Amino acid sequence: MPQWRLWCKRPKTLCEKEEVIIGAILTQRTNWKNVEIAIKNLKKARLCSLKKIYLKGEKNLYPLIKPAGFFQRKANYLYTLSCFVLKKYKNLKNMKKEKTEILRKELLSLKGIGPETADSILLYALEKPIFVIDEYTRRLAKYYKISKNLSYHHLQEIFEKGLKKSVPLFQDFHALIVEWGKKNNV
DNA sequence: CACCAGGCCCTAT
DNA sequence: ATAGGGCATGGT
Repeated sequence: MPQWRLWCKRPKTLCEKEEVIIGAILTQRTNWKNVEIAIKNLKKARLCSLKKIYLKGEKNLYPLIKPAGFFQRKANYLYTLSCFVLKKYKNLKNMKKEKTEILRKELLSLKGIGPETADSILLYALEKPIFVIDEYTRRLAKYYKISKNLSYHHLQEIFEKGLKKSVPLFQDFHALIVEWGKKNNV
């Protein structure tokens, strides 16, 4: 599964959205190539879904997601998140109905989910108009001297205020920033 | 062989 | 409040 499927194209089906969630955690401080291998393993084992992860337990993820690095932690993070989603909301469809601010707080309270991961999930899987700040966004801001203050919240405000509040726009914009960063090796 | 990759948690000041 | 170490693998 090439990278563009996760970050450059808008995930449509619930299945694709769950894959985005899993990918968002697996890619923490890790090369995307390694995440691709891990997701391929998960798919082959029919475990690329929150429900399956919940049913199977975290230890079973170890050998599958090993290529993505930090595998014990990430397995735990995936399991924690799966538990939360299933117990509180049953599925993504229900979860989407909840208010954005509440979802963000809930996600941030989970182990292994910080601002970037939370916002990726909100924007790509739950289709909430939240702008994702990541390493590439930060590099862009530095390169074009958009702001001296590179803190997460500050950058997020700049982008959200400067753009029309639109989910597909935020999705594509962020994806393009990543592409720009990779292409120019900034 | 050394260094890097789209974080986040925990602990010590 | 904020700095620094730890987590682990595959690619170059």
